[in-house]
Parts: sequence; C-alpha cells; structure tokens
Amino acid sequence: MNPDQIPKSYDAGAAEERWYQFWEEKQFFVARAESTAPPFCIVMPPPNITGSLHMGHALTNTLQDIVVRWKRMQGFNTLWVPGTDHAGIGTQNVIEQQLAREKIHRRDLGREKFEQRVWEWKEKAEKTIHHQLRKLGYSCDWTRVAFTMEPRMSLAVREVFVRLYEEGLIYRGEYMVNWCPRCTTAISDLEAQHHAEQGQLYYLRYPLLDSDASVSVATTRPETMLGDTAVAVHPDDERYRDLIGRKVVLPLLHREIPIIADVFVQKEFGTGAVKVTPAHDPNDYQLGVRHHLPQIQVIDETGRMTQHAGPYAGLSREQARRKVLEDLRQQGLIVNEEVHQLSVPRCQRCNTVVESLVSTQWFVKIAPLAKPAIEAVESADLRFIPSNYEKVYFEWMRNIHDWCISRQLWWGHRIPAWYCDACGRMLVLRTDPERCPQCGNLKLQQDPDVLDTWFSSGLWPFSTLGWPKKSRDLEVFYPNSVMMTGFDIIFFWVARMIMMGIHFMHDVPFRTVFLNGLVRNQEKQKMSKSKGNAVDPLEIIEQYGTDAVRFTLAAMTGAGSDIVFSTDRMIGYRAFANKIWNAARFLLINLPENAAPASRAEIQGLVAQRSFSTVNRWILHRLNVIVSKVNEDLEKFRFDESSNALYHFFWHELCDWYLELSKPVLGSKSGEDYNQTVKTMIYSLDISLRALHPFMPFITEDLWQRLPHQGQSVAIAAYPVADSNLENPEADQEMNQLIDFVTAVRSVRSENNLDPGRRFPLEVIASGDGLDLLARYKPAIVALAKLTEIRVVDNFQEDGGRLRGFSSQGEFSLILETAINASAEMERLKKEMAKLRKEAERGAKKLANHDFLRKAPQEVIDSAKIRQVELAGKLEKVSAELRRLEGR
RNA sequence: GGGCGCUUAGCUCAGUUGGUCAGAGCGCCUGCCUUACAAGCAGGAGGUCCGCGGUUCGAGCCCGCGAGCGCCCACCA
Repeated sequence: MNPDQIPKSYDAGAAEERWYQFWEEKQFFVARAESTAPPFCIVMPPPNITGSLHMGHALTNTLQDIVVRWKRMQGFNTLWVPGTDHAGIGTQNVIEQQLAREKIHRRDLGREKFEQRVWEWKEKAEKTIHHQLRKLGYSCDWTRVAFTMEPRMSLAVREVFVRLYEEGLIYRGEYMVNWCPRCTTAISDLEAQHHAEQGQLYYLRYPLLDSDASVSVATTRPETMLGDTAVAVHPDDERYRDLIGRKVVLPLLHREIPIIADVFVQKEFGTGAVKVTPAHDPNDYQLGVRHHLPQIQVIDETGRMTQHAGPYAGLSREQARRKVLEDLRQQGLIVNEEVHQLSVPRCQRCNTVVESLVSTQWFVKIAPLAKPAIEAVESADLRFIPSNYEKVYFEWMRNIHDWCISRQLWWGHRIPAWYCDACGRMLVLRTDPERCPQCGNLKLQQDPDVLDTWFSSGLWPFSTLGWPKKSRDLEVFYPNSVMMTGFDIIFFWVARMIMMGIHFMHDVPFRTVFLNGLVRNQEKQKMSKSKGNAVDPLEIIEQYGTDAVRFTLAAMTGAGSDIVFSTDRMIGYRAFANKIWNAARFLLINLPENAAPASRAEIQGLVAQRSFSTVNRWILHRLNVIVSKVNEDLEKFRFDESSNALYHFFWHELCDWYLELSKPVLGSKSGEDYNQTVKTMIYSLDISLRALHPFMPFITEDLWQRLPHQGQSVAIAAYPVADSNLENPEADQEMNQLIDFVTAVRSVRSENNLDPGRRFPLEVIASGDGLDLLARYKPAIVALAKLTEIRVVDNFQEDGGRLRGFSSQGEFSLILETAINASAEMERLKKEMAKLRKEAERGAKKLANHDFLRKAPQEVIDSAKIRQVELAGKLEKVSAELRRLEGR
C-alpha cells in the first residue's frame, strides 16, 4: 500500500465518526433470548433525568461496556439491560434537586406545569444521554429500551407492593419520620445526610412549680422547647431523685409539665436533665410513647411554627429560635451557652435541615427481607468486589431500620391504596377499584402519596426482564451476571435489589457486585457538580479521543481504589492509540498486494514447519501468554492489570522488538521466511486488535476493517482464546538472550554518548549458547545495535579506541575510530562494581546463615547460589576491565 | 461514638498465597528528525517501602503500638 493512503497519525475524531456510521448501518448488538449460547446479563444504572454525565458515570459505563464487549466477543448471549424507570434510580431526587436549585416549589408551578416541566427535562435528557453514550463508545442501544420500560415497571411495582402488603411486610402508620420542609415530604433515613456542624449548646432554666428552685436542661434546638411536655432525668441520679414526679413551669408558654425518670437519660451529659419534645425529636418521641406524654406539634410541615407555639406562631424555625433565645435571655432563663459540635441532618436533595415530624406514612418491615439477603452474601451466593464492601453491607443490613417508602411528592409510582369515603375502608389492590367492596360506594380516593424512587429501582433486575409475567428473558437472564456501580448507592440501590430479588425471585439478583471507586480530581477531592470541580467527560473525549479516555479509566481502576483523574495518563494513552495506529500503518505499507488474512489453522500449520523462525514463534508465544492473562484478569475485574499487560505487550514487545526484528525480513520481499513473517504479522496484529477492542473500540474496529481479515464480518471478530499449541518457552528464552545482548551493546553506546546513527564494528568473545546466538542472529544484531559487522575473536586487541561490555551471552568490544573517554568509562564501571558488590555481600551473608540453609526451601537456596555465581563472574569481568583501563 | 481504608521514586499508583519485588506510567537527565510513529527511538538517574517494636532463617507483605490522611455509618439533648 502507498504510505500516502493512510494518514501518518491517528485522528480519533475521524475514526469515531467512521464507527458511528458503521454502527448505525448494522444493528449488531441485539440480545437473543432464544439463543443457546451461555447467557450474560448486566444491569446498568442509567444516567439521570437531567442528562448530565459526570466522570463517575463515564467510569462505570466504560467498565461495563468493556465487560459486555469482551463477553460478547467470547460468544456469550449478552443482554445489557439499560434504560430508565421514569420514577426510579434517583429520578425523583433529581427533579426536586433541580427545583431547589431554581428556588421554586412544585406548588408554585401547579400540577400541570410541573409535569410539563419534567417531561421537557426528560426529552432533552434522553437526547443528550443518547449522544453521550454514543460518544463513550457504548455498545447497547439505550433509547430503544428506555421507551418500553415504564409500563412494565409500573406493573411490577404494584405487584410487589400488594404482595408485601398481604404478607404483612408493608404497613401504614403514624410514626416519627425525617421530614424535609422544603420538599414537604417524608424521607428515609438514608436520604437524611448528617454533617458535622458547629453549633451552640444552651442551658435553659425551667422553674419548679410552687418553688423558687429550678431545673436546668441543655439543648441545641431552643425553639423546640415550645413543644416540651416533660423534663426527664435518670432514675438513679442523686441530684434529681427528689424532683421526680414534681412539675416545672415551661417558660414563655407557662405550661406545667412533669419531671419523669427514664434510664435513657445520661447522667453525665449536660446537666443530667433533658427537655422532652415528643413531637420533634426521635428519642423524645420514644420517651413520650413510654410515658404517655402528649405530642405538641409546634413546627409544621413547611418549617413554620404552628398555633401551638403561641406568640411564636407563623415564624420560621430559624426566626423562632432567635426570638425564643432573646425572650429567655431577657427573663434570665439562659444559664449558660457553649460551643458544641453537632451533627445536623440535611436533605440529600436540597440540603435543607431535616425536621423530625410525626405523620402517617407507609413503611416496609425490612428485617425479614434483610435476613436472607445477609445470608446470601455470607454463603458467597453473591460476592462483592472488592470484598471489603461486604463488611459495610453486613454492618448496615444487620442494623437496618424500617424503610419509609411513602413520599408526598408529585413524581413517582402512586401507592396502590384507596380509601372509601363512605365507610373508611382501605383497599390495597393490583388494579384500580371501581367501587368499595364493603359498602358499594363509588367514591374511592387513591392515596395521594408516591413511592420512594428506590422502591421501584429495587425491582430492576427482574422487572426489566418482564416480571411479574413468566418471560423467556427472565428464565434465561435471571440472576443477572454482574452489577457494576459506584459504591455510593450500595445501600440505596444494591442492598434493596438483593432483598427484593431474593424475596420475589427466590434467588439473588446477580452473582457479583463490582463496585468501582470514586473519581477524584488532581487535588484528590471528590468531583461533584456542586463543588464546581467536575470535569465534563465529553470535553475530555473531544480532547483525547474516546479510546484514550476509556483506556485511561480502565488502566486506573485498581482493586477498590479511587481514581485520581489525571491528564498526564490521558496523554500517555492517546500516544498509545497513535502507536497502535502506526504499527498497523507499518504493516499495511509493507503488505504485498492481495495479502490474504491469516487464519488460526494456517498459523498452526506454520508452527509445525521446521523453517518457521524463532522470532515468529516468540511473538506467537507472547501473544498467547498475554491473551490468557487478559482473560484471567478481566474475569477478576482487574481492569488495570489487563490493560497494562496489553499496553506493555503491544508497545514494548510487538513494536519495539518484533516489528524491528521483522524489518530486515520484510525487506527481502520474497522467500519462505518472508511469507511466514507476513502471515505471522497479520495474525499478531489481528489478535492484538481483538484483545484491545473492549478497551479501545473505535481504533481497533477501524484498523481491523482495513487489515486483511476473515470473512465478511460486520464487526471485529471473536475474542481471541489462548492457544496453548502456540506457546513456546524455548523461543521465549532465546529471544530474551537476544534482547539481553542487544540491550547490553546499546547501553555501552549510549552511556558513552555515541551518535545512535553511527555504525561501528563489534568483536565478541563467546562460547556455547552465546556463539550459537551470534551465529543465528548476526543480521538482526547488526541491525538493532547499529553495527557494521560482528567478529568472533579469542581475545581483544588493546588500544585506546575500544569500549568493553558484558552480557550473559558473552563479552564484547566496540571498536571506535577515536580514543574513548577513559575516566568517564572508569567512573561508570566503579559504580557498577559497587552495586554488584553490595548485592554479592548480601547474598553471601544469606548463604552463610545456617538457619537459612536448614529451613528455607531448596529452590530458594538454589536460586540464591546460582545468583551468587553469576555475580562473581560479572564482578570479575568488570574489575578486569577496570584494571585494564587503569593500566593504560 | 462505631466501622472501613490509605501512607512504596519528584507526581499518580501496581506489588495476588512472606523468598529475583524494590516495579509501571508520567516527569527528569543524556544522545538522536534511524524511510510506521518526535503523540517517536535508544540509554540513564531517582526510594530508610510513614515511624517504632514483634513473629520468622527471611517482612512493603503477617502481628502490636504510634503518627498523618481519607471515607462510610450513627436518633443521645
């Protein structure tokens, strides 16, 4: 091929464009439930409704795509379940988040405008996401599934809700819940995020009834005192023993409240007496229930003070706090204030301080669901990778609280419960009822609440496959093979999928959970939009190309560690893409007209021929070692190991040595070795590209299509399997000796700053293996070490223009025309000697140790001895050369 | 308050069962535009493996203590 026909450097954008076109034409990634191939199914967390794709998504999605492509190439029947549950996987949260950001409330919009708004976001988001995923090199058609998901999901949600209700695992009741006054909805424990904040601890004085004495209580939330219905002390507390059963007068409101005793109170904290606000504190709520205290709600669902707050009614929580403090201070009822570190719960969506309120909500009794989910992980039915997340999982699951699933929001799956206006009966049903079965009343009101966004998400692994119907998909693809996601949603989503999956499908939802780390920026901070330090993956892709970005993400995904986003790495792997491009270019340029593809059978045939060169045998050997390593590593989700192995092989073995060694052969243009080498080279590149394909889909597909390849395949063909017939340790050893020798000569040249382009003659003293090596690879060594000729001699002539060097294969002497810089060379040799001596001393000490000789395994001792002999030989040669230089 | 994790070259990190494991990439230094590639080629310098003890013939690796950093969970005013 004419070199001008293929560009000199890799243009990522152009290759991507070619690929998109190709991809549009052939819809080749379609799962087939009917297939008899082994199934491989992966559930995918879809990007959210705002359509923003952050680096974390890019990471998870890239790793998923790598695994899916790899499995697909291996012949698995891959189903990649993508798409969106319009109410699930955080969608609800994102809507409220967005509204909070714009500082509007859904009530301001009204139902109609609100829904319109959401659909607008959704539509826009879907387009954006589609575009983004294509850019990322996604091999699944996201949109096709997205639009078919919703009805299935609703059906599944109802079925699950009704069944859990009938089993007594869902109940409705009045309890204290976390409440967000901005979103005006109940939220689950998980959604209330605790932050350490600096606050004040106020000591308030409550006067005793009919006495001049008083009791001091400590609080961080003075405004809640308006709702106090008791003061509690520890029953064993000497200080307060006499006061139990007496009453205090609540300041400001002048309400008489009792002093009660409860072991919950800690004698050591504050004053040892605590104010009790059953309507606004979870602990006080429990206390109130135990002691039958009245609940007085002084804060309403929007965070304002109720009429029970008397003169403070109508104020916001914050205003009320200031006013209460002011009034108390005026009346001399604040005894003390101190700075206090406290943990403040805030709403995950809008960061508003969460209020504790008593209200009627729906709950899932979670412990019975958690038990088998714990057992599944204990028995390794389901594994976490990295496994230390199992501890985190256990910790949470064993201390799990009932899950509040109702939300007073407008977006989500409606709770399938109806209330009869006439008789008050509650119905929980799969289908909308027409009349009350008890009294026949036609007026039934559906519960206005919707379900927690994670409720429907928890059904993902089976609802997407057609459940509750008995679908073929379900049969084939459940349990899914693997769940890949960031660890931040392990409780929100993963744990719930496991519980729901086991409960309804009687089997785990997936066998493996792979959790990737967080993406951090160069300052090691968590990348987040709110911090403004997020990097847009699309911009990065624009800059470096998808292949480089994907490869970087894979290469940096170690076992369970976070990723520090690094532009340097990106640049490095962009260079790698260019290297791949140019290696292929080299082959294409040197290929004879009408070169045929190299089949596996043909290669097997070549290997059987005696004339087949060791160099060719070697690269086939290495290729197979690498392929099996990559396969093993990907099986263990070691993306870093597999990508690095490929990188090193392609660049430093295939390009640096194989292609270089083959250049002289290609130059000959004909003959047996030529034909064999061309075949081997096509084959090596073919296999390398396939092995790289999951990581770098665009460039590999593009180049593979240009190379002679088998059949009319629509896409890069099957993933290579390791072929043990092609492995050849002898060839490997021989090549290592060659590489050793050439490197030794180059090292001497370079150390003495010889022009890399200049050629010099070389004399060598060698015997045995070394002699054999020289005989076989003379032309290769001459080419690679830039020599004019190699002469085998018995001893070297002594003159000023010689540089001596050593390799395991023999001693050599480079003949220069001019005198060498003897002092510099001596310096180098001295350094070398010091290093060798140090190692030899260490070894000698080891071998002199009787305990070592007695207790260490024989092979360890043997290798230490062999090493010692090698060192002695080397030392001898270096010191001889040093003496020679000194002697002149 | 509990739990988990991290500390290895200037930077970012590998190092799987304790014995050629002191490594990679980037950066740096030296010499080169050698006809696939300067997004390149060849060579090189760099480390008390956080500190202190212990186990062991032998310790980045196992154990204990300490220092620094990070994360998650938690209804104690």
